[in-house]
Amino acid sequence: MKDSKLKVYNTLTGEKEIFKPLCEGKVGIYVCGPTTYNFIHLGNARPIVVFDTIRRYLEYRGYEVKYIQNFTDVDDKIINRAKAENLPAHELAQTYIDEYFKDADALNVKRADVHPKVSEHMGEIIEFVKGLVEKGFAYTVDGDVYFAVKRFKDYGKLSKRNIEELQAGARVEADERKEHPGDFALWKKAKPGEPQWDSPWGKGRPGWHIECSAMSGKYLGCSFDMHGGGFDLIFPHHENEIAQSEALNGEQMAKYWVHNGFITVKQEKMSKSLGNFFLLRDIFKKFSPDVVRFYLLSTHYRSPLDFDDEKLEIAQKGLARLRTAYRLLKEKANESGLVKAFDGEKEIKEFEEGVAEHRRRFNEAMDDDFNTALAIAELFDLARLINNFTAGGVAQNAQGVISKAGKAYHDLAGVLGIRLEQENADSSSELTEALIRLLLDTRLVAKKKKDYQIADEIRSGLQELGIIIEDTPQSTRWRRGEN
RNA sequence: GGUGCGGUGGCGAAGAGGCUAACGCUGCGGACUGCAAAUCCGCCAUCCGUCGGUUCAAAUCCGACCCGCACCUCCA
Repeated sequence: MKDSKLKVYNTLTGEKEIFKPLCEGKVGIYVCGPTTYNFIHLGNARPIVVFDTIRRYLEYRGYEVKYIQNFTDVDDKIINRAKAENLPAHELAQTYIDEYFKDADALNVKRADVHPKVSEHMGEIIEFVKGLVEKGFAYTVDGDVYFAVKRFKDYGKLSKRNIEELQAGARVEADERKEHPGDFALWKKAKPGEPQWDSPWGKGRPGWHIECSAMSGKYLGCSFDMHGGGFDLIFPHHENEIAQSEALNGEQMAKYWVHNGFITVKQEKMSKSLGNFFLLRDIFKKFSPDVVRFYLLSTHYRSPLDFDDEKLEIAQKGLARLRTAYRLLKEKANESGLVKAFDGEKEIKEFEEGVAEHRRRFNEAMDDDFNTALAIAELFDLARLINNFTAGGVAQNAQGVISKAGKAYHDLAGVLGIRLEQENADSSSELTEALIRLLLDTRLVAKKKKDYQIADEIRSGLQELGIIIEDTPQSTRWRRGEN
C-alpha cells in the first residue's frame, strides 16, 4: 500500500495543502467548544463530530494527537440565563457541561485530552492580557482592556478583510472610547451582580476571544498544528485569536485553520437567533445517535448540510445496510462448512484483494481533505463485496479471510466513529431471547406443515414488537428493528 | 456595499482537464422465498445553472451573466 499524502483545506491560505505537522508524528488540535448555557443543538454537533473524525483519522494514520476542546463557561449568555433561572452562573454552566457530555458520548465522540474551562484559567488569561498591554497592543479604558487592531499589522488575514472595510460595514454603533471600531474587549469591567475576578485593571471578566488564545497556548504551545470550528467563527472570533496570540508571541498561532459548514433548515442557517434549531436530544427521541453521526458525515464537512427527518431516515437505512453486512459476516464466520465444502482459491484471493482495494480507496478519500462522503461510499462498496462473498455461506478454508475482512471493515467504520455492532437497545434478557426462539421453532413446525397462516401470524406479531425475522434455507434468524 | 461558498439524475451527494459521471435513497425488471424480509443482478443524467472562450480533449480551466446561501453583529 503506497502512502498517499494527506491534504487539508486551510482557511488561512484558501487552499488544500499537504498536511505536515510542526513536529513529525505529532499533532496538536484545538477546537472551539460550546458556550454552556443550553443543551447543544444539531448545529453544535457538526463540528464536534467532524473534528472527532479528523482526530480519529489522524490517529488511525499513526499520529500522536493531542486534542483540546474548551468550554466557554463565563459569558453574557450564561449570565443572562442564570439570572432568568435564578441560579448561580457557574452552576448553570456546570449543568450544561454535564449535559454536553451526555450528548457527545452518545454520538461516540472521544473525550478530548483536556476540556479546559475559562473559569479555571483566569490566571493564564490575565497574564496574557497583561502581556498584550505591556507590548503595546492593548489599552485600558476605565477598567476595560481593548485590543488595538490597528497595531497588529496582519489583522484580517484569516477572514480576508482589511480594517477599513470593517469600519465601512460595521453595523454596530462605534463605542466612542475605542480607538477603532474594530477593537475588541480583552477584559471587561465587572457589573454588579456578575461573576468577577480580580485583575490589575480592577474586578472584571475576560472577553470572549482571549480564552482560546490563553488556553491553547497553555496546552499546545504558542504554535500548534490545527485549529477548528464552525465557519461563523472565522470572523471575528478566530481573527481575534490570531491577533492576540501572534501579537504576544510573535509566531504563527496555528498552521492549519479548518472550518466546517453549517447545518441548514430549508436552506437557511440553523441558529439560535433564527429560532430554527433542533436540540440533539430531541432528535435522539426519533433517531439514534449513531444515525445522527452517520448523517453528519454523509456530506463533506465544508458543504452545507440541510436538515430534515427524511434525510435522517435515509441515513438510518444506509447505516442499517452497513450493519446488515457486518451481521451477516459474523454469522457466516460461525457457520463454518455448513453450506459449502470449500471456497475456491481464486474467489478467496479476489475477495482479499477487493478488501485491500477498498481500504486503499477509503484512505485516499480521507486523505483528500477528510472526504467522509467518499469514504462512506467505499464502505458501501465493501459491504456489497462482503455480502456477495458470504451469500452462499463460507467454507472452512475461507474462515481466515472472512474474519480478517470483518476486522478491516469494522476498523474503517470505526475511523468514522460508526459502530457496526448494533447495541442491544434495551435489555433483552435470556428469557425473552429463549421465548423468541421458542416462537420461531413453533413457526418452523407450522411452516413444515404448510400452515402458513399460523406462521405469518407469528411473524407479524413479532414485527409489531420490533422483532424482524428472516428465513434462511437452514433456519430463521431474528433481529431488532432499525434504529 | 465588501468578502466567501455553492448550483451535478426523481431526491441526497462524490468527482475538478481525457476510462461506461461514484455511492446512497426512491422507482422499475429479474433471482431467491410458500409469501415476506434480507441479499444479489440489471435498468434509470448523450449530460453536470446560462451564454461565450481556451484546449486535440471541460461538470472539471477562463470570462460574463442568472439563481441560492453565508459572513461582515452573539452564533458551530
